Amino acid sequence: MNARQKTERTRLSAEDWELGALELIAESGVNALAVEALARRLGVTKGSFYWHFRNREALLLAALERWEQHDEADVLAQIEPIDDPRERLREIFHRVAREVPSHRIYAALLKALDHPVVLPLMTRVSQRRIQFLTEAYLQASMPPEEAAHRARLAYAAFVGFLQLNLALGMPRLSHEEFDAYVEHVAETLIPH
Amino acid sequence: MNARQKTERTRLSAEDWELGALELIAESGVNALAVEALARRLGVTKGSFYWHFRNREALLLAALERWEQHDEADVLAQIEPIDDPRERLREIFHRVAREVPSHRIYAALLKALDHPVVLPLMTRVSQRRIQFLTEAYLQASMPPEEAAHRARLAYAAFVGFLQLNLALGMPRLSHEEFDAYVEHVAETLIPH
DNA sequence: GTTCCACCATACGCATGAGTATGTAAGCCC
DNA sequence: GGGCTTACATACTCATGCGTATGGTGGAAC
Repeated sequence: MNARQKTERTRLSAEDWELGALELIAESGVNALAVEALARRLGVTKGSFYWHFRNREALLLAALERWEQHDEADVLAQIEPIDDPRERLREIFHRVAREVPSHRIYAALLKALDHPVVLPLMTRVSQRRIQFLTEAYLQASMPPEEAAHRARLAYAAFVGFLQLNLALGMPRLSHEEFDAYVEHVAETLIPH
Repeated sequence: MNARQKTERTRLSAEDWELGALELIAESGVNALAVEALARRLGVTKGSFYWHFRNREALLLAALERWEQHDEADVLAQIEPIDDPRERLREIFHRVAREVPSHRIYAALLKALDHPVVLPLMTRVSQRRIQFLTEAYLQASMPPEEAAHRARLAYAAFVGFLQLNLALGMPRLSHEEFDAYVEHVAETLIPH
């Protein structure tokens, strides 16, 4: 009946808790990840949780590592096969714009950078992504120094875009305006 | 003796509390703004606070409105007198880069956009700033639609820059590299 | 020099959320 | 079909942080 209350009345595994945690984080941020609240969502009580995990932080760590290895790694993997670097960059921009919901977790983590578990993870992820962008610009025959700068700029624009778009409902653009905006970003940040 | 414990043993005003609140927010974020913690910083107890303010939210609101009217308004006011729009844009980018600490509060508020008091304020501020940028691009004889897009892009880059630079210690650039980066941003985002 | 009140201290109540202690029911296992 | 393990419930303790109730004090006013 209700898909969220009792999706299978089987018993839970640690993975179920991790996936539930990621859902919660995506919806309401890292702070909203509370043990009892998540237990209610999963249709059980705290007693279950403390069997699977040592404490709240252990769950957070496990959930974020799962996210880093699965979701996060996928993004780059799907774009990597594109040969032409300019085309690859265009694809990145368009994906970022189109698949905004899938970046919900990343946006939530951006707001929790002061958390000791989140910070090292985000440092890794961000460095990796900037590195990826830098190489794309290099392959588009941009001088090394300029490529590094442009990658930083593009990534900063991505991060800011997420903030303004998800948290703030900022732009409030129509479909056409939005496409035009993304096109403008590509025109501005991708060398000709 | 200790400038933080007893800066003047006079009694406090609502303004003192608001300024203290802004300091705390800049240092540790909106969540760190706790009544008793702030009272300790000011060398008094809660009893004082609840004489000046109805509750915690009232303080937050007052502090943020003070910030919006003073600090925030100053930024635009100082740049507005510059005649040449291209020069004005360059000055904006350089100020943002140089005066990073003064944007600490803005960065902290970005991480608290889910808070009902913060959201409307940040919506106002962001819209105002994007508007300001848009007009600068228009005066630099950029077509209206393109100007709006470029303003959004520049502002997103600013927001992302703050996140990556303050929270994450991201770039970790030397002085020279940093200047070169800012120069690259100006070259890329300001029309010739 | 007493009065008054703005400002503050002290001591509560109360809700929330983490973590613990302990009991219990439903499989396998042979 | 007793026994062990896995998974969960129940019922607490404890810390934190907001808000309240009430009493105290120093300095301006007269």
